[in-house]
Amino acid sequence: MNSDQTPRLPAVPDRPSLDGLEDKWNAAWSRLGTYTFRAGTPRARVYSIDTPPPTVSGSLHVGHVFSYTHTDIVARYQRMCGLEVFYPMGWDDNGLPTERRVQNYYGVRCDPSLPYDPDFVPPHEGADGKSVRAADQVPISRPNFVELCERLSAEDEKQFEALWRHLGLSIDWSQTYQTIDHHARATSQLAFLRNLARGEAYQQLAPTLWDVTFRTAVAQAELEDRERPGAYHRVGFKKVSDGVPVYIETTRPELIPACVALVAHPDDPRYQPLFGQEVEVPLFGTRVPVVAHHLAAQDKGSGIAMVCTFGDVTDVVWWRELHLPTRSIIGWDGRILADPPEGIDTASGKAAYAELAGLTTFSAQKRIVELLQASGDMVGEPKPITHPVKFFEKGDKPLEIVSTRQWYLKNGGVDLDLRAALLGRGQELDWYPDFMRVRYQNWVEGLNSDWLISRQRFFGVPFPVWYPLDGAGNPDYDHPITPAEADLPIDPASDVPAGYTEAQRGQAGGFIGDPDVMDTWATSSLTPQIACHWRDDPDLFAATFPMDLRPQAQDIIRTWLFATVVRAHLEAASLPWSKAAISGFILDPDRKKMSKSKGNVVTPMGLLEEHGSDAVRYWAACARLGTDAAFEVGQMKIGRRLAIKILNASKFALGFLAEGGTAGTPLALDPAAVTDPLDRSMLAALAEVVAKAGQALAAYDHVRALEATETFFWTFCDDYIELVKDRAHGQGDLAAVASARTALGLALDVLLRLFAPFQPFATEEVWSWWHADGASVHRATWPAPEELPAGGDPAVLALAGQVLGVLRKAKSEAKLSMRAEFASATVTVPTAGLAAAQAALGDIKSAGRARALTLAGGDVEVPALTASELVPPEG
RNA sequence: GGGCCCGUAGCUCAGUUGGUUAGAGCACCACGUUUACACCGUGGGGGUCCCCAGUUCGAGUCUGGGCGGGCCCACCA
Repeated sequence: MNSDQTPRLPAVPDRPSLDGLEDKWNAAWSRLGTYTFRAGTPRARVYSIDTPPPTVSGSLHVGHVFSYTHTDIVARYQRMCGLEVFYPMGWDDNGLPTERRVQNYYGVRCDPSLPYDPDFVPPHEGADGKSVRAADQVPISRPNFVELCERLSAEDEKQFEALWRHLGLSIDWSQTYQTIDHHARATSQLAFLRNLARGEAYQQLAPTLWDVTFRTAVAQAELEDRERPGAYHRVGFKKVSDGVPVYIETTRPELIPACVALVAHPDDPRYQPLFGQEVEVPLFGTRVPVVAHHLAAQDKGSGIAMVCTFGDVTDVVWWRELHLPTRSIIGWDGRILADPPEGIDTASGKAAYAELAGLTTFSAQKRIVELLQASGDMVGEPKPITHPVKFFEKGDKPLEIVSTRQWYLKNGGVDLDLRAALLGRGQELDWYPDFMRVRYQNWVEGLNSDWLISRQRFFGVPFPVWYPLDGAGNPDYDHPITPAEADLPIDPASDVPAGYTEAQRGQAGGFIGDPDVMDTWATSSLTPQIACHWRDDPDLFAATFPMDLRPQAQDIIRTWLFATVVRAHLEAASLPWSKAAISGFILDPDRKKMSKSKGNVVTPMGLLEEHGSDAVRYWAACARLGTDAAFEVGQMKIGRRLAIKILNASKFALGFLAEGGTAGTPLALDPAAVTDPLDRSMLAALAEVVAKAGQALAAYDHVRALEATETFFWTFCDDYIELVKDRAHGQGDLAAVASARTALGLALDVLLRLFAPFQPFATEEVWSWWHADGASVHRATWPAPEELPAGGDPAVLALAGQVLGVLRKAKSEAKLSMRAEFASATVTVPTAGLAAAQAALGDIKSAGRARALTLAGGDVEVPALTASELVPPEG
C-alpha cells in the first residue's frame, strides 16, 4: 500500500482549511490501512506498545487525551523510522466500576449459583444516573452478567474509539481486546494455572484487609489513608494480682472484647514490672497477658496498647509474632458477631457482649462507651483527635481486618530473593523520566505481604479451580482440581470438572467450584500477554513480546506497572517491555488535579471539535513526560495557529513547484540545483534541526523535538520566505530562481515529515496536495540530515534575518508600512559576519525594499542601522 | 517519619557537562491590510532566576541549610 511517495504536480486549494480534516483523513487512513500492523515482520523491525486500556465504564477526560497523545507521537515517529508499529487498543471492562454500572443500568445483580439463561432479557435498560435499587435488582448468572457487561461496554467503546480516531491516534483498530472477553479470561486463567503449577500462587487462611461495603478482601496496593476524626478513650485494665488498673488509650473501644493482650515497649520502665502479669479486660472479664514488643511506641497514648484481633495491621504483627490467641468479633458485614469469642465466659461478660452483638462498629462504639462509663472503667470523656485510617481506594468505610481464606501470588512481599529479582527488573527497565524508577523501588522495598489476588465478588475472571468434597462434604483446599488448558476459559460455578457430573456439585464425595474472582489487576497485569496473543498466536507473540513501550500514569506504578513486571518475570523470566513512559497529571489553572468532583472537567470531544485535533495535540506535546501540566486553552490556540501556518506556508512553497517543472510534471527536487548561499544556508540550518529533532525523539523527548522544529519553522516563514519571495516569484537569473524554488520544496518536504507525529492532520493534508493517492506522510521515511545538501553556512540566513530585522525596526519606529522603501540604507554588521551577510545582499535588498543597501563591517555585536533614508509609500 | 519532583517575565514553560548582555510563546503596548497566511504581519516594554551560606576567576546551573507548592510511601494504640 501507499508505497508511491513520489511527488506529483501539486494541486493546492485556494483557501486551505483545517475544518473537516479529522473526518477526511480518518476515513482515508481506515480505508488504506495506514496504521495496520503488518504481520510477519521480524521482531527486530517491530515496535510494540502496551497501550493502557481505559476503563470504559468511566468517561474519558483531558488527561487521557494528554497522555495518549504522547504515546501516539512515539508511535508515529517509530513508524516513520521504518519500524512496524504494533499499537493495539484494549478496553478495561473488568472490575468493580463496570459491575456497579451494569447493575444499575440493567437492574440486575450477579448470582454465580444460577444457571445460564440463553433467552434472558434484562428487566430494565435505564439511562445512567437512574440506578435501580439493590432490592429491585434481578439475580442472573455470571455468564449472563458478562454478556450484559460486554453489551454495555460495546456502546462505550464506540464512543471511545470515535474520540481516539478524532484525536488522530494511529492505533491499529483490528488489534483490540476487552479485559472481560473470552480471550482475556482464558489468558488470565492460563497464567494463573501456570502460577499454581509452579507454586507461585497459593491459598492461605489469614487476617485480611476487608471492605465491609463491598464485602471483599483488598490488596495492599489498593489501600489509601484518609484523615478521619477519632477519639482517645482512656480505659483501665485491672491487674489480676492486685486489682490496680493499668490505663490504655484506644480509638477503637468497641474492640475491647477482641482484646488478647496489652503490649508495651521492652525498654519502657513504666511497664517493665508488668511483663508476664495478667490483667482483666473490663466488662468482659477475660484475662490477658501484658507483653513486650519493640513496635509498641512509648510516646503514643499512655505508652501501652491493647492488642485486638484485629484493629489494625500492627495488631496482626503482634498477634503473629507473639503467638497470641484469636478472638474475632467482626463479621464480613462489618457488624459485631452474634456470639462472643472464646475467652468471654462469665455471665456478666456474655451480657455485656450481648449489648454489642449485631451492631455496626460505629454503634457498638457508642454503646460500649456508655457501658464503660457506667462501670467506671473509662476515665473522663473521649478526647477527639484526627488520625489516618486505612480505606479501600474505592470504598467509603474504614477497612476491617478479618480472617479469611484467600489466594495469593508471590510478588516479593515475603520471598526476599524474588524481591531482589524484581528490584533488578526495575533497574533493567528504561524509565522516562528516569526519576520514576524510585517510585517503583520504594514500593517494592515496602511490600509487607504477597499479592492478594482473590476477591469475594461475582463479576470478574473466576479462579479456574474446583475442590473435591470429602465424605462429610468438606472441601479439600489443598488439592484443587484444575481444568485442561485447552478448555479455558471456564467458570467453575457452571462448568464441571473432568470425571464429575453436575449432580455431584456440592454433594459429599463430589466437588465445589471456587467461588471467588480475581483482582482486576490480576488480569490487567497480563495486557502484554493478552495483546500479543501469548495463548493462541505464537508467531505474533514472538514478533511483539517483550514489548517496547509501556505508557502509563504515575499513580499506578505500584499496581499496573509493578504487577505486569511480576507476571512477566514469573511467566517469561523477562521484563514485559524494555521502556516505560510515565505521563503527568493535568492540573486546572488553580494547580489542582482535575477531577469530576471539582466540576472542572472539560469533555474531550468538545475540546477537539472546538480547537481542532492538531491544536489539542500541540498542547499535549508541549509537556514533558512525567511532569504535571496545566490545562491551557491558550496553548491550543497556538497549536491551531501553527497548523494553519503549515497549510499556508505549504501553499506558498508548492505554488512554485507547479510553475517550476515542465507541464504536467513537478519540479525535480534536485539538491544540486540549490546554488544560492542563502538557500544553502537555510537547508544547512534545517539539517541541524533534523539531527536535533531525531535525537530528541529517539530519547523520548518530544518537547525538544517539537520546539526545535517549530522554532526553525517560524524563522523559515518570517525570514527565509520573506527574503526569497521575489526571487521565487521569478526575479533574477534562472539558476537563482530554480535554487529558491527547489530549496522551498526540499525544506517543505522535510518540515512536513518533522511535524507529522505532532500535527498528523495538517501535514497529511499538505502531503496529499503533491503526492500520489494513498501516499501518506505517516508512512514516509523520517528525515535524515544527509538528504539535504551539505556545506551551507547557517550564518548566512541568521545574519540576513538580523539585517532584515534592523530594516523592519526602522520602519516600525517610523510608524511606516513594511512596504515603505529605503532610498538608501547602510547597515553595520559584525566584521566576522560581513561576508555571510553580503552573500544574501540581493535578497535582503529585495525583502527590505531598499533601493540601495550598503553592508559595512564594524565593531558591533549585532547588526545596526548606521544611515538610512526612508521613503513613505505613495498614496 | 522516609523519599521524589518543582520554585526563572503578569501566565505557561525552556535554559543539555558552570562561561558573553537569562530565553520562547501567550498576555500587554504601538504600528501596518504586504498577491502563502487578518485564523495575519512588524516592532516594543517587561525578570532580586524563592531565601541564606559555601565551592569557583565566574553560579539560574554545583554543595549545604532554610522557606513554599505538589506527589509517593509509612506499623495509624
